Amino acid sequence: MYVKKYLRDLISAGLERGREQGRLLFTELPAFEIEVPKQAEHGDYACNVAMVMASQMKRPPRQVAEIIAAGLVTPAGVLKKVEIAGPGFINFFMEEAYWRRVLGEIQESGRSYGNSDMGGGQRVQVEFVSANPTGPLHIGHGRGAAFGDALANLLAAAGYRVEREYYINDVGTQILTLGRSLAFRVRELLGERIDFPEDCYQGDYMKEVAATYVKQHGAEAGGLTEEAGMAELGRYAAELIMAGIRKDLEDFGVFFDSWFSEAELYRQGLVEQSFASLRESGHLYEAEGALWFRSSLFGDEKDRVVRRQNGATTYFASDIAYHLHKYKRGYDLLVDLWGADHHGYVPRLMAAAQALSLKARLHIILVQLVSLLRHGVPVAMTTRGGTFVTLREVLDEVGKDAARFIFLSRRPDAQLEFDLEVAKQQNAENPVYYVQYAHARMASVFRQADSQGIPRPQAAATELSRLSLPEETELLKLLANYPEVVEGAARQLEPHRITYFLTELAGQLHSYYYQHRFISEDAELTQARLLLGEGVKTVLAHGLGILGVEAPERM
RNA sequence: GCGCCUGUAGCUCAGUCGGACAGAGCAACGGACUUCUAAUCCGUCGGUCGCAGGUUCGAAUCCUGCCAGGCGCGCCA
Repeated sequence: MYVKKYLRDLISAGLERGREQGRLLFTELPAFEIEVPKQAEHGDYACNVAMVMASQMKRPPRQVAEIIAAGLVTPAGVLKKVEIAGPGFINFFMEEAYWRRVLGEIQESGRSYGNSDMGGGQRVQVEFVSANPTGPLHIGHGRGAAFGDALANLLAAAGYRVEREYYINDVGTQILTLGRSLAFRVRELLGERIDFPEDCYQGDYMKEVAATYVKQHGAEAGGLTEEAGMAELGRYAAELIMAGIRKDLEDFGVFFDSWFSEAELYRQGLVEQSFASLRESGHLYEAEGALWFRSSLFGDEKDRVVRRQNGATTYFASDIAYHLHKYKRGYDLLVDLWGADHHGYVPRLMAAAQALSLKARLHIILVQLVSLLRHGVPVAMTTRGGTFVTLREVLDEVGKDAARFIFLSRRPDAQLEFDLEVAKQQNAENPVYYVQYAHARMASVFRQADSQGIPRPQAAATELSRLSLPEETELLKLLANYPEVVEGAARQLEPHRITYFLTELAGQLHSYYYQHRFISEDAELTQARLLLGEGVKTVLAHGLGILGVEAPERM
């Protein structure tokens, strides 16, 4: 149900009519808000339009509100009353019966209740994780993975055609370094004494890569000293590591539609193409033996090198080409998800986007870092020394659902504390089980109903007026507002709103469950309550689906 | 030094991009299982929204300046 939208139309029509009749004076429709008030006494919805208009009307807000309210044409069975309150709010109180309609709607839509066509089928690409293939994913990548995946689900629910993409940085010096690291580990494995260099990747996972390599190549594996072979070794290691990354992501419930290789940009000549495009518009220049992009023209603090003195292109050059390529693929909206440690890079990419006139479509979301705790004590995380906690370890220890739920219960721009001990506890301190339990509880009620031979409720044949308790109305309101919660979350690119909505809905259900029985001697009442329970279960499952968290039938 | 993010209850965090007396969970304390699952419920306690100014009918939210924490400031990726 789209109650806000309905009220907005009602008010807009009232304003127009008021203007035509000369009761209201304004030139264009003012921007106003309709919100759900915190206080129940303030109605189901409140509108601030009178306060917004007061100054141009040159009358007190409450007086303006009276005029507007008097001009509203309200059909029967929808609005119970309209009040002017406070500084000039127009408060709307809906008829109880109105909320009950939602149950029929949910039953009719089934699993798709909560989906909308807001996006109008526009194509959007969400690029996320995109971790370098030089080591396993750590917990920070996990947050990005959970967020990106949930965001993609959310946008899909809101009517966008979504594609998930992972960008693989498989070009450049880091691959050479990876190759060197592998060479050292292989020689070490074959008995050579190695003083392992500090600038190499030191994590233990490289020892595993080396072991696999030796197993495949046997004795020939020795004598890996030639610099020429390092690139090949690097590619070998990168491929093996990427396979591990894919596996971790799959076990985390994250599946990509495409894996885009940086090397592909060069194979297709896209980097040179993007240079040509920028050169055409006069935004490239040579200086000090290097090629520069005039990013300072577009808000960056200085110009940036795209091709170095030694002839090698920079990471930035790849990224320009990559985004030009995304643009050419015809997306209406591009979302890049980056770790917050890359935030200094935003202005220069946005500058490039602007130069290539795709800025309006590009959204860069920064996901803040995760600090890992155990029993409230920080866990040391240093990538170079190799003592970091991998996503795999977190998955094994706390499980997919708990990890995802925690990642998705924070705004992306706030740092997150992830306590392993809290996350793996299966108790009240862990809200994921609270929500899942609500779903499982309803499933249990339906099992019970089935075993007693009670028929599944049909909305059309149900006496909905039996749902007259205040607690029931509260649940109905939440269900009715859900589609607009989804739209709002999608519009703001904020999946955590779904998490909070679900926690509240689960709370209302638990409370209701404790006070009242779904199944009773009163067959008519039983049908009505089962229908309500079915609605709650459906919405819980839908929301959990967006988060990528299981909705269990039993726990 | 400059830039970005954050600062809300003892702890972890929401606060619908300016709205009506500031919200939730946990912790603490006190209660509720002969029930469709107690992984639950009910109640109590708890806040100068970092500090100081400003903008207006109205500020946790916007602006300015401080303070504190995190991150970033390469012809690295």
